Amino acid sequence: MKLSKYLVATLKEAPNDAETQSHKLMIRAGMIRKVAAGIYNFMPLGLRVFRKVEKIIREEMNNSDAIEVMMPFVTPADLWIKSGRWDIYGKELLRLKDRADRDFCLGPTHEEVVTDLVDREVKSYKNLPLNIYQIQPKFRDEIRPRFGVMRAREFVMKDAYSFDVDEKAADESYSKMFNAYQNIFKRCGLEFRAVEADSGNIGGSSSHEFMVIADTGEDTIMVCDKCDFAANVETTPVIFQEEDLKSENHKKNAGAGKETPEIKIEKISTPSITSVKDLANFLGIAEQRIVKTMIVSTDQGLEAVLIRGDHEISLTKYKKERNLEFVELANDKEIDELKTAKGFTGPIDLEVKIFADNAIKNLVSYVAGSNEKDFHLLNVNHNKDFKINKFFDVREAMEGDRCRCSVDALLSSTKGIEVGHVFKLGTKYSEAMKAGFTDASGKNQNFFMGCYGIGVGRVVAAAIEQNNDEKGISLPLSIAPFEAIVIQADKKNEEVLRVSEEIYNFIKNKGIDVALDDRPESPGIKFKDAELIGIPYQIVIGPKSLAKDVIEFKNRRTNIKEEIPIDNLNKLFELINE
RNA sequence: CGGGGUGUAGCGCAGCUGGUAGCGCACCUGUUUUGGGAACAGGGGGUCGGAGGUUCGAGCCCUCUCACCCCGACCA
Repeated sequence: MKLSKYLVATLKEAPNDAETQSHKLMIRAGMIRKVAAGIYNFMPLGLRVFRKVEKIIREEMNNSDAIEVMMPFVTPADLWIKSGRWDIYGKELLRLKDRADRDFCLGPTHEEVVTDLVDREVKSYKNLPLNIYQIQPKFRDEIRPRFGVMRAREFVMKDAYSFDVDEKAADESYSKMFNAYQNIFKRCGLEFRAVEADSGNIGGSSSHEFMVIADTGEDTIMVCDKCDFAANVETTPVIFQEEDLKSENHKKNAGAGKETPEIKIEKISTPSITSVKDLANFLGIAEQRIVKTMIVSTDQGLEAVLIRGDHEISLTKYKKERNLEFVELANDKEIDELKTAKGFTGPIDLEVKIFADNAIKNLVSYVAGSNEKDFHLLNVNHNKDFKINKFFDVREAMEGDRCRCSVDALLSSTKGIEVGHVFKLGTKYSEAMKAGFTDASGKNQNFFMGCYGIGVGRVVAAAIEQNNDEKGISLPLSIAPFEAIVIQADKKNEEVLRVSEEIYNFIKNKGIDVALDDRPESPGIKFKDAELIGIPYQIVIGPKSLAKDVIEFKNRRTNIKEEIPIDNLNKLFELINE
């Protein structure tokens, strides 16, 4: 590609609405441009990287016996009604009507369409297993799109769906995909980790997320220092630790209740103090002595959850344990319905079901809200003052928590970007949609399914997030927009023009994805652009080096320059393939 | 959706107490430059997000509205 005929849309300055490095750099490098919130143009250079990632994905999928199809982006409501998700998907599903007022939606994922497709075409166990995939746009009307194409509303996803005769066969399909994903992310040169995860909206029994390790990641992953356990913080089990109760913090309770549950409740004035932190300071006690009462809104109505002051609730665990379709923290209006006061909510006389985290079980004489504005209660005790329906593990794991593998194994946390997710779906969709096949004994069976997604644009963004420096993007060879660039360091010198073109053609004919920077710009601009865009190798041709009968070869990452004699150009390929 | 914020040239921004809409980069023309984002001279580009209002006069004040960004809950 000759850059004089290309659209190089690099910018000196990043727009101020970009936060993360990858977002800033993708805009500066002219890879993407925003069209609307969470909706982007992929520019020529960005598309090059995108296509390379796509190619790797496609190759690995095909190697795993997955078959490519293309399903529609606009999908009819009846399929969604059949699976039951038309009602539960919520606002993220962008719904529209056609001219005859029929309901459609933009596909956020394709379980419905693919289940319907396979059900129509596959009648016999003899045609299974089957794995169908596509690389195609999705639309999810995210509440808050951000970080450029990292979390876009319209994005391209590789989504695959496996169909099997039983659970065992489905497990095999799952591990096949798991391996394919490892290969894909390895080939993209990413530092990543597969972690145990929640299956969320998609549903199913088990799942893993593929996380690219990056400080700006939106997910927190917990990793054990002794075993190979790694999981999303949302689902990381917390091993209940009795010794917490005997800790110094627990005893540091001046102003709060005593250890004996007999002591009477005391109501104290805590004007405008609504946070655990402020309350702990105000009372001069540890946060561990405070129990916060969180109101959640669910498909079963409002419920309360008690969490120790220094802990955070995991709605994911809550949803799973309670077997809910839907859960979120209650809004102010819902809290008002409960005759309580936001920031002062407590468990006593609360007219909803009350659940509690395991850490509350052995806690005695703690501080809780009074359900009256500006007042809290000291010396509150469950069983005596109110009833708890059930205790379970509902808090988020924290750094320093114990791993399930051994007593002295500790968890630490890292941030990650979720680039892929694999799910075991079981018969969730095939049952709902009555999709199945005839088994060897002539009986009808539902398909055992799995689904597997990769956000293609997100892989691009995550790769850039992980591979950049002060000069710009520094992508690995496998997904760089070009593998190498020939730079004319002089725009008039006839010999420079001629030799650079020859060398460019020579390299190109060797199958290297190379660009020729023949733009009438000063050398400085060309160097800066090549580095910003993230091209791994620069081949510089200018009067200086030609005078010595050499060309210059420079590695973007190591910054190491080498001079290569013009009569030994094959050396170039040794260096490129290193 | 709740909370916070921003909309002025393609990008980054300034614009005071209401009184002729500006700067840097980018762009166009010319000359000189040419190995790390060149210099000079000249030039083009704006419904000041939109609508309404107050005023002799609004980028600035008021009302409404739209868009976008940030923090929270969701996800590839």
